[in-house]
Order: sequence, then C-alpha cells, then structure tokens
Amino acid sequence: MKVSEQELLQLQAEICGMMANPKRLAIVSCLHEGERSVGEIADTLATSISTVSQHLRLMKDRNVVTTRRVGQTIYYRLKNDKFITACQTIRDVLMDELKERAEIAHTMNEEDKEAAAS
Amino acid sequence: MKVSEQELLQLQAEICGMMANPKRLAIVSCLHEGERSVGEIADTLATSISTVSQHLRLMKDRNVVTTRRVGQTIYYRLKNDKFITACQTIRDVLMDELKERAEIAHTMNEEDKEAAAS
DNA sequence: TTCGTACTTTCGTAATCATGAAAGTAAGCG
DNA sequence: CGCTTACTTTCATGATTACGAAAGTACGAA
Repeated sequence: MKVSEQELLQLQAEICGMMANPKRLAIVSCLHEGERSVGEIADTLATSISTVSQHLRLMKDRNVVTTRRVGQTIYYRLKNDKFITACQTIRDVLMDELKERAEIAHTMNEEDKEAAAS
Repeated sequence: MKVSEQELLQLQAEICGMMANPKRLAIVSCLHEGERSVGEIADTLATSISTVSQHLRLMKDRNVVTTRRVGQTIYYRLKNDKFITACQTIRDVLMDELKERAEIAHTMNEEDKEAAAS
C-alpha cells in the first residue's frame, strides 16, 4: 500500500476538516470528561439529537470515537488519544494567538496614552 | 477582553479550517523549505496564481505567513512556529492511522491464508 | 507615459457542509 | 403484538468554500 504525497495531504486535510467545526470540538471536550449518550451530548450542546448523531457518525467513521450499547442507549467515548493531543495542541496555538493579540492591544493602549499626553 | 468557551471553540474550529485544505497544507510544506514567491508556489502546486494568492491571503490574515516585497515580486514565508508544530502533530496522527490500517490489513491477510489452508 | 511582469481582488459557479424535520430502525415493556 | 424511548438515516435548504477567469493594482524598465 503506497500513498502519494498528494494523497497524504488530502488525508491530512480531512483530519483537519473533522476538527473544523465548533460542535464537533464541543463533543470532544464533552467526551473528554467521560462516556456520554447521544441525548446527554445533545443536551449539553443545546443541539438537536439528529445533528449530534450525524457529527458522531462522522467522528466514528474517522476513528475518533467508539460506542458501547446498553439497552437502547448508546454511549460514545473518545478512542484516539493522538487525536485528542492534536486538538490540545491547536487549542494552545489559539491561546498563544489570543495572548499575542492582547499584548498588542495593550501596547496600543500605552501609545494612545502617550499620544493623549503630548 | 473576555472570550466565552463558545467563542473559543469557534476560533479553534477556524484554525482547523485553515489547515483543512490540501493546497494550503502543500503551501505550508513548500514554505517549510524557505521563502517563496507566489509564482514559485503556484508552479510547485501546479495551480493558478489566483488560487494560490487567495490561499496566501487567508493564511496571512490568520497570521500563519508574512511577506517581504522585492520590486514587483512578493516573497512569502512561514511566521507562526506553533502552527507549524500543530501541522506536524496532525501529520503524525495520520501516519499512526495509516500504520494501524496497514497492520489490520496484514492481519486480515494472515487470516485469509489460514482460511485458505483449512 | 506606456508597456510588461507579479500579484491581488472581484465575480460566477460548482461542490461541499451544517442543520433540523421527518421517516426509519432497534431495543425494552406490557 | 403494539407502544415508547433512544438513536440513525434521509431529505431539503441555506451557508460556506474552492476554483479560475477576468479585471484591477503596484512596481520597474524603456
């Protein structure tokens, strides 16, 4: 099984696409606390069960979550640790960026003060 | 400046969205080797200059690249190290997944042989 | 100031995505 | 069996994205 660089980029983009949705990220964060049923997730996200179910299907197809059935309720849980780490890394990127922006905003405020004083 | 968890998830999703395109990932990989002009990038990606320019604009807006003008040509280079690391992390996730799939495929082959032998 | 090169922006279109309503499936209960 | 609950799938629709063609801008050379 050989994969071209083109195909690798495509697959990599698909993984990123998986993460490129606030509700799916919220699901990840919700499941990070432990196993949850579809209904429970829908409640905490304040979204329709249908929508949550579709996101979960996608995540299951992409190997991010697994399920366990107990009677009629289906519990989802995170499966792929590396994936979770990647999510965290991106959260770090975001935090860095926000901090940097805050610093720039702060500097600009200082300059405003100077400009106002002169 | 306060940011709600909702907004954080939205921003995080936008960062992921930035990475969720094979051409943009190819641009990252191309720029990883060093500064490049728009035309050079378009050549190595075999894509129209217009398209590349639009991707670069997005990446510049998102603080991933910066530019340097020399006469009429504009050189782009990677700016945000954390972001590059995040890309690498996701590439690792992909590689793991491919390896796992290959192993499963291999196991299945073994089973096929057994089944064939019996 | 006119031309050519390098790039950006605008525009139209085709494709993909996100969503909830509605219809379908699966399991437990009486 | 029929009924309820928990979930999935299908469907329609509106929103977003990706793309290149074409028009626009910026710079340098003649």
